[in-house]
Amino acid sequence: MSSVLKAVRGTRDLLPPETALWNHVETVARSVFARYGFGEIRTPVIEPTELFSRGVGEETDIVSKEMYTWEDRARAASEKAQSLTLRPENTAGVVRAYIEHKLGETGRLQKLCYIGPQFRRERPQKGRYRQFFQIGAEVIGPPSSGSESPLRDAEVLEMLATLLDELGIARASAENNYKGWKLALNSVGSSTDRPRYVAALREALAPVKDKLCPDNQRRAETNPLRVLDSKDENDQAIIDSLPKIVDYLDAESKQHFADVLAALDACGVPYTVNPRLVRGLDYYTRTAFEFTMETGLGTQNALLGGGRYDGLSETIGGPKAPGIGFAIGEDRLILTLQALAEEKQSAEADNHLHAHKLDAYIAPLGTEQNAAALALASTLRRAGLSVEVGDGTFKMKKAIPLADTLARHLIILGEDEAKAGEATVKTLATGEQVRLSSSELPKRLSSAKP
RNA sequence: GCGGCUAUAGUUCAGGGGUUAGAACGCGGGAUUGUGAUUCCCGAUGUCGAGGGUUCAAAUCCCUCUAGCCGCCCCA
Repeated sequence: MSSVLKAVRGTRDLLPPETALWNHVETVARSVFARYGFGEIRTPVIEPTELFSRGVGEETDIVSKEMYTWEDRARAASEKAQSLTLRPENTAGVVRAYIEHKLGETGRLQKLCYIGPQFRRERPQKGRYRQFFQIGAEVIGPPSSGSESPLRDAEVLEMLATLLDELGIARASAENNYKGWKLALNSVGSSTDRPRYVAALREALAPVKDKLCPDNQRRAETNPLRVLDSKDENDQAIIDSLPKIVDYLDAESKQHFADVLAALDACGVPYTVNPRLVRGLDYYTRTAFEFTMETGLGTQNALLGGGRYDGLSETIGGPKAPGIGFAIGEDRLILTLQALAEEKQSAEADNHLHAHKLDAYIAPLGTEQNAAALALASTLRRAGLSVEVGDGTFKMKKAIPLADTLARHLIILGEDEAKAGEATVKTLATGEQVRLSSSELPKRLSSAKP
C-alpha cells in the first residue's frame, strides 16, 4: 500500500503567513546590507566536495560527518566521476567565486552578501534543520584594499548590531533581564599563532588527559581547541589552568584585536571578550565571534557566528585575500522573532505573523454576476488595491462573514447594481454601506486605505 | 551519531484492553429566496503516525520503523 509522501527528515515547508515574516527579515537585511555597500552574490547549492574538505577542514565535524556528498555520473567512460556536495555553509563558495572571477584583480574591497539554503546532515532539533537558511556577508579583497584592517571587523559587527536593532531584537540589558542579544568575541590568532597555541595546548593536556571526561579526552586528541568551550563541570578547573590564547598572539594579532575592540567601543556596540570562544571551522583566524539569544531558541542559542579568514583563499588555491564574514541562522532568527511576538515583545514581528486584510472582497450575487465581478476585481487590482472575489453561488450568509475575515470592505454585485452600473460597498467594521457607480470605486477604496 | 519523551478530527487536546472513538474551536447545511460576527437546530469530521505481534477482543499491551520534541555532540 502506498504511504503518504512527506518532506524528508530535517526539511520543512514554510507556509503563509509565516513566510511574510521571512520576507520581512530578508527585506530588512538587504536594506541594511545595501547601506553598508554590500552587493548580493548567488553561488550554486552544489560545489565540488574538495572545496569544503580543503576550505572548511577535513577534520571538522561538518566535513567529517555532516555533508551530503555523492559521486556525480561520469559523462564518458574516460571521465572520472566528480564528487559533489550540497553546500554546508556559504563562505567557501563565495571565496571560490571571488577567486574564479578574479575579483581580487579589481584591487577593490569586495563586499558580498547572500541569502540561501545550506545543508548539514545532523540530527534535527528545534532551531537545527538539515536544510536551513543563512543570511551572510563577506568582506574580502587583496591586502592592499584594506581587507585586513580591524576597521572591517568592527564595521561588520556594528552592521549586525544595526540589523538586529532594526528587526526589533533588543540588546541584553538590565531592563530585559539580560535576555536580549549578546555578542561574544575572541581572537583565535593568526595562521602562525594558532598552530603554536594548539601545540602548547596539546602539551598541557597530555599529563592531565586521564582526568578529563571521555568527550574531552577525545577532543584533546582530535581538536584541542574544542576542550576550551566544554561545559563539563568537573573539567572546568583543568580548563582554567590551560594556557590562554592571548599569551600566544603575536604583537600584530594583539594590536589587531585591540583595535577591533576600540572601534566597537567608539560605535557603542556592547560585547564581552570570551577567551574560550573557538569556532568549529578551520579557516577562522584572529577575530571570531558569535551572537547568542535566549528567547525562542533552546540549546541552539547561537543566532549567528562568524570571523576572519585571512588564509582561506590560499588554502583553496587562490591569491592572498584576507576576509571577514558571518552567517546568520535565519531559521533561528525567525524562531526568536516568533517568540518575541508571542511574548508581546515585538509588535512588528507580530504584525508580520498575521495575514493582512485585503482592501475589498467582491461578492457576486448569482453566478451570472461572476464575470462582472472578476472584471471589477481586475480594475481595482490594477489600481493598486488588494482584492478577493467570491463566487456567485455563495449566499450572503456565507459571503459576509467570509469577507469580514479577509477584507475591510465588501462589494456587493447583484442584479440591481448590475443594471444601474453600480456596486454596494459595505464597511465591515461598522456595517455602514453606500451605493456608488462602479467608476467611483477605485478612488473611494483607495482613500479608505489605512 | 548517542540517550529520553511523544504521535488520536483542519487545530488544540481527552480516552490507558470491551465491541458504534470524544470535546472545544474551526468547517458544511438549515432556521432567514439580497445583509455577518450573537442565538438555535442538523451534519461530516478520522486508515487513532506506518508495519508486525500478543489476545475472543488493541487507539489502548509488546516489537520494529518513521517523524517531531528535549538533552548530548556540534553548529547557524
